[in-house]
Amino acid sequence: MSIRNPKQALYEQFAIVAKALGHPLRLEMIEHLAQGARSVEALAAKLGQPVANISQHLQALRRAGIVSAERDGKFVHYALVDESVLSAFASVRTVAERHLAEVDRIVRGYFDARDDMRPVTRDELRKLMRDGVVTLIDVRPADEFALGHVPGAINVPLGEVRAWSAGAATRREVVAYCRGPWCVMSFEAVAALRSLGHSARRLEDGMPEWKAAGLPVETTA
Amino acid sequence: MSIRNPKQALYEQFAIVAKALGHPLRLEMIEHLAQGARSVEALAAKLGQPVANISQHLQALRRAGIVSAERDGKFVHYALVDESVLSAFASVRTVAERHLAEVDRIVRGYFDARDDMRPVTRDELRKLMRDGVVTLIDVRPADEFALGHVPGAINVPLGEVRAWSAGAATRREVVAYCRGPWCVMSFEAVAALRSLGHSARRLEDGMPEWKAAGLPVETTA
DNA sequence: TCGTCATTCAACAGAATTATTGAATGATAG
DNA sequence: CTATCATTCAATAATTCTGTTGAATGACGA
Repeated sequence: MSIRNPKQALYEQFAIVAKALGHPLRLEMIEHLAQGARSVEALAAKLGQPVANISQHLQALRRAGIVSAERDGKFVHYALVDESVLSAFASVRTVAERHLAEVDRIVRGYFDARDDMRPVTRDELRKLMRDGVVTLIDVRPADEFALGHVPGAINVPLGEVRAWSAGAATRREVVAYCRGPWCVMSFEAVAALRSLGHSARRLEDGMPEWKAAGLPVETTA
Repeated sequence: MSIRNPKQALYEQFAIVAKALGHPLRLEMIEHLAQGARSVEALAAKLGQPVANISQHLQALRRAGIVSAERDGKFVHYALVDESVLSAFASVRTVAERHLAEVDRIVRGYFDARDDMRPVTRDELRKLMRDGVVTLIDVRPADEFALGHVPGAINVPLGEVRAWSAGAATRREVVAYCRGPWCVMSFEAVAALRSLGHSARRLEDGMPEWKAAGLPVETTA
C-alpha cells in the first residue's frame, strides 16, 4: 500500500466519491440538495439533525467533489456540483433496486400497501396536462416549490393536502409528485386523497428527474 | 437512529451499494470482473492480493448485490450481476473526473506524458477497421481475450508487444485497447510502440464499454 | 466595538472497516 | 476414506468513520 502506481491512485480517487455516497444521511442530503441550494441550517432542520453533524457531512461531500459551497453573508449555501451526481445516485439506486432483496421487501411492505396503481409516467403526465384533465399538485414545502416546479402544478404541501382536498372536486383526477421516485410525501398525499374519495396517482418520479429530462421548469420569483 | 422509517431504510440499502463501491481494491476487482467471471484465486493473482482478502471483499460485493457467485467444482466463479454495476462505476468515475482536482493531476502527470494524441473513438475505429487501414491489438492477457474481444483484434498481451512489433510493418497504424478508459496497459503499449517507431493510438475505452454499447463481440471457444 | 448568528473546528468515545493469520469447510481425485 | 485444493470463517490489531459536545471563526448590524 505504501507505493501506489497511478492506476491505484485513480481508483483511490474514485473510491473517495463512492465512499461519500456510502452513508444514508448523505444520500438523503443529496436528494434534498437536488431540489436546489440549501444552507447548512436549512438542511439540518429538514433532516432533523444537529447542525454540526450536517456541516461535517457536507464537508465530506465537498471533499468528494459532490457539492459546492458558496458563502452568502452569514450563510453558506451548498449545492450539487452538477447533474452527474444525480446520475451516480440513480445508478447506485438502480443496482440496489435490482439486486437487494431488502429493497423489494421495504417497497412492497410500505409503499405498495398505499399505492396499488401504476404511477403516471412523465410522458403520460404531459399529455394529461395538455388535455387539461388532471390537477397536478406538488406536495413539497413551499420553499422547494418556489425554486422550481412543473409548469401548471399547484403547491399543496403535504400537511395541507387534507384541507386543500375539501375544496377540490372529487371527480377530477389528481397527480402528485415530490422529490423523486422514493420520496415518501407523494405516496402519503395519494393515500390521503384516496381515503377522502379522490382519484389520485403518483408521478413516477419527481422534480430533479423532470429537470434532468430537459423538461420546462417554472420558478416563483 | 433506533426507529427507522421506510425512507431511511431505503437510503440505508442504497448506502450499502455505494459503500461497497467505496474501496479502491473493490473497484479494481469490478473492473476485472467486467472482463468476465473469475474465480477467487484468479482474481487474487491478478491483483497481487492474498486470497482471503479478495474472498472477503467479494463477499462484501455480494452482500451489496454487485456480484453473483456460482460454484463450479472446487472453484467459485464470481461475476458482475449485470451492466447496471458498470453504469454505477461509470457515473462515480464521471463525478471524480469532473470535480476532483487530484484526478486531473494524476492523469496529466502520468497518462498524458505518454499519450499526447487523441484516443480513437469507437465509431472511428469501426470505420478504420472497415477500411482495413489499421491493426487492432488487444493487450489484455490471453484468458481475458478469449472470453470476448473486438472482432478483428489480435491478442498481443502487454509483455509481448515489443516482440510482436518487430514483425509488424511500422507504416501501418496500430490501435490498442484493454480493459477500459483508465486501463494502464493500452497506454503502456502505445508508449512502447511509439518508441519503436510505430504509429500507435489508444481506443478511447475498452472491452466492457464496447460490449455495453451493443457492438459485436468475438469469443475464442 | 460589541453582540448575535451561521458555520466550522477540535476532541472525544463508540462503532465499523481493513488486512492478516491460521483454522474450518466443501468438493474432487485417487 | 484420505489427501488435496479452493474457498470461507474466526479472531486479531490497526485504522477509519460517526455523532456529540463545546469552543472558535467569520460576517453582519447596532
